[in-house]
Amino acid sequence: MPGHLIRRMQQIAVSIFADRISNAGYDLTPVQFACLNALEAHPGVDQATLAGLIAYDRVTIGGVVDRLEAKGLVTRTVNKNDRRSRVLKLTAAGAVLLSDTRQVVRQTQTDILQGLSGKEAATFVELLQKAVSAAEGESRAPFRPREPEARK
Amino acid sequence: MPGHLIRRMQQIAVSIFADRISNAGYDLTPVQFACLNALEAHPGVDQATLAGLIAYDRVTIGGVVDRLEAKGLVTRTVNKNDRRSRVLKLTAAGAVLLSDTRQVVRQTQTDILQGLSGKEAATFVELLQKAVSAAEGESRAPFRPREPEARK
DNA sequence: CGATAATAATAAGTATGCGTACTATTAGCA
DNA sequence: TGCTAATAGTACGCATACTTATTATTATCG
Repeated sequence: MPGHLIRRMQQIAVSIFADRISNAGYDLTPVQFACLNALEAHPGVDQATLAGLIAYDRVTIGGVVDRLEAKGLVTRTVNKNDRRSRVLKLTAAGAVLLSDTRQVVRQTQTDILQGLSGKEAATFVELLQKAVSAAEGESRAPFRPREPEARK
Repeated sequence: MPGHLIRRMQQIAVSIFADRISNAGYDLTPVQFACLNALEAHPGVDQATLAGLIAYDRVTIGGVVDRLEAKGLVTRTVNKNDRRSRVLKLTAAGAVLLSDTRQVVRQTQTDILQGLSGKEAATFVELLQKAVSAAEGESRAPFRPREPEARK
């Protein structure tokens, strides 16, 4: 049952992430890391764009950003050109934390597939990418490369 | 980033499951289906054993069983040999629902990997199984084939 | 036998993840 | 220009997942 195995894999991946981050003395969840990482590459985006960049639901990211802001890792300021949106930026502390944890997270990615050889892992990731791309549309929170499609 | 892709895959799988079940006119979540399915194969187990059979946390399954009981799909009676534990059994309605939804769920498993050929899907599931088995111990809710290990 | 350890279940709390609904604001069109 | 559609964000609710703590019950050890 692929569905069951995928859930187990995700469960294990989250568990490994939490373990490694905690052992390294940090307090950060996978989605929080993903947000910091995306904000470094795309500083100044709003919440909806950030959500699209990492393929999460808009509302979920609203809550995540709440917590990142409370931890002082991100600033949220009203966009003066469009007062509906908030401009998100990493704080200095956020940038430092991202830099410090990046290596830990990289190791995590390896540990997740510890049971596979290098070649098997490559094949696995390739098939995973293919399957995800094909079923992309079935997700309610699809990946949106950058802008949420400019209106013409 | 394997971790990211695994999360996306899980996100898509849950979305497809919810869509197909809903379209078929049923109201059942993946974990609820897994519980019913496990109880059919292992009638009379307690909550902790059930949790181990489908690799979920014991507390989580407590809540899931609450809802299954409220829907009249499962009965929960105190075990007279050990009054701490509850004996779980499918009701007639639970057995019927399981039977009715099984085909839908089977289709769901196919749809999840719609982007892969039959051979690719087989390879994917094989590698997935291998990776999960290897990292099994890293999970906080490992799979427990049957009894939670008899004390000697 | 009595104290203690272990186990099953529940309770309360945190963080996702997503749906629906509502407000504020902006954009687009007649 | 004024009405309407679309978008950003928030509020609220349900269902996971998992942690820590507490209670009830059973098993085990001295």
